[in-house]
Amino acid sequence: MIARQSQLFIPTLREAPADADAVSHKLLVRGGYIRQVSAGLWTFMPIGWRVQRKIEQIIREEMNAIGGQEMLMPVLTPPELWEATGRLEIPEIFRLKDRTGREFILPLTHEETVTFHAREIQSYRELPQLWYHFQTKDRDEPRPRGGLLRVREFVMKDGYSFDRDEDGVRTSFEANREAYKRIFARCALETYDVQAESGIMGGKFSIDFLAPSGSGENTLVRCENGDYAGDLEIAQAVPPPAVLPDGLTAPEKVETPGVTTIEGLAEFLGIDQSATSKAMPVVKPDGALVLALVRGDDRLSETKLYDALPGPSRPATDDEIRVAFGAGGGSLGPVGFEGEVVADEALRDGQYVAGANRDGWHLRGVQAGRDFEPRFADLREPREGDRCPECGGALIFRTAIEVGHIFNFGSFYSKPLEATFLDEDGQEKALLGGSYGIGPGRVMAAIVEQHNDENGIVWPASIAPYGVHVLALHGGAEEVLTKADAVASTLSDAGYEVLLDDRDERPGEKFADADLVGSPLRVIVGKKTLEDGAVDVRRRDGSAEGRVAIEDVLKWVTDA
RNA sequence: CGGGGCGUAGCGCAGCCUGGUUAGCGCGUCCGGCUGGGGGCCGGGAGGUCGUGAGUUCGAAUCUCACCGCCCCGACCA
Repeated sequence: MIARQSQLFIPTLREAPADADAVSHKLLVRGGYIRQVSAGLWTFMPIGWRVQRKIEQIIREEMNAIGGQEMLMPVLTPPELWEATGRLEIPEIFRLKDRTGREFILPLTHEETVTFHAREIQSYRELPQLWYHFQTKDRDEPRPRGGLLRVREFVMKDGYSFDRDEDGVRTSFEANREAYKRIFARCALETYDVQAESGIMGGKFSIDFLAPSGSGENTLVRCENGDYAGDLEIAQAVPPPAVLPDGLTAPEKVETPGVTTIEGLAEFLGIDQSATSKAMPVVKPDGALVLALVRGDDRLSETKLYDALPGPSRPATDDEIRVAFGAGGGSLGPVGFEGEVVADEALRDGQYVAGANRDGWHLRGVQAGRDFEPRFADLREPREGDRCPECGGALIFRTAIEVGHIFNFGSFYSKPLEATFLDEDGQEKALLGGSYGIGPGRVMAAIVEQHNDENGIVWPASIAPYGVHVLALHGGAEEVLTKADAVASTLSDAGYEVLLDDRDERPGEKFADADLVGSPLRVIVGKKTLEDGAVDVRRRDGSAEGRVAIEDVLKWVTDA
């Protein structure tokens, strides 16, 4: 089958929509791949859907290859399942009612539903299981953005494994991890699998797949030598050494009138910011006030603080600070504070300037372990200039898109939903689960972010909507169109997906549209070369360009 | 939810500050013609509740208020 462009709907645009920012957003819209219906709601136009289906097919093949069984679970979900796991209160859940007033939710993902089905697993003899589906997810995102990067409704491939023990879980998890690597490799997507935070998934352990990109919501921290990679939120990194003045035998009060910022403090005392400490009082859910302490030139990572406490906390109010410290923000410090102090590892050794818990005063020479007893934890957010924790090499920071996330969630869902099995020893045990998600739409956006030039998308062959784009520069000449048709037929018969631009348009427009659509291979049939019985051919990425005899086109395409 | 920006023809924009006949431009689109290897040219045409509502005014795209929508930053976030 030849796809004749004169009959297809590929609404390309000369200009990008004014409100587009991300490259993938601009190019997918300009290329006629997607259209916005409302904030975070997108239609995949015909060629966009072709691309999505190709990505899905690659995922499907790799999931099947590790024993995945495709199924389909409904979107509309009874809230009872989510009530049981305690996830019903998540604000991103869309809720609705039927005509009788019965409530339903649109699930963010399908752990509850799949675990509901896993209750039919009776025996260890049935384990392990790996199930997956491609299904619509709806999320009441507070802020959709960046075209396909963050949307309110999207199709996700979510897979779920069930195992009898930790060994099995590890095996399933690693099988999926390797499958994901193969999937992204086949999509020509550069990704890094990094340890991630589990968030609301209740998981014990999770891995993010981050694709470096011009726009994205994550920051990938990667060692120049390839020894380490992590998401900025939880990445470990070695800060540059602090520039410390000479030590003191005991803390020494120094008056610092009106100084309430680290910059101001360092300047006032004539020291480096790294020689100061920054105190952030937070309140835990139980009401306890904890002082988090990082080096003055560092930023506190909220994710790491969450892990260290552990649990959610909020910044203390001015009143709470006044009561606990007897001083206001800007003059706070660990010395003399009665509550718990959690200090960043960077403060383990050396003496730092800290707030004196008296407005307008600080302490010089404050030393952990001597002047106060903190609990140490990694609290700092990595920054440019840090070194790799493995090899000491330079760290590279890049914005990235999270294209996949895999979790080991243990019995988080199976316990409340009572999904158990009878083990070999006759004991009833909770199933151990993992979940594995990929958003094909995000993958599409990430591929475009990584494969484009100033003229449009440069699709990898594996997911291009059409592998070969034949341009008929006929200018109304019937014989050129006939030849182009014959070339397209030859390729099509050989198994290639061919898009034939048989429209009555000028050459410039056809070239521009072909660049936007981005098929990896292009064959140009025009009067100019036809006189010599030849056509021009070129790869979209510019790596090859030339002229071949018309009977050699199939050979060129096959070799390219 | 906080901060900022925008809303005028299918797309991209001007006009608004300083209110005044039929609201403009480019592209696209339709008809005719010339063209035909990187968005070509000539001629003719169609297409707009100026986001919505209220108000000020003799008169509102333009000034005021409210609301809605969209984008960006933050909060948030499998």
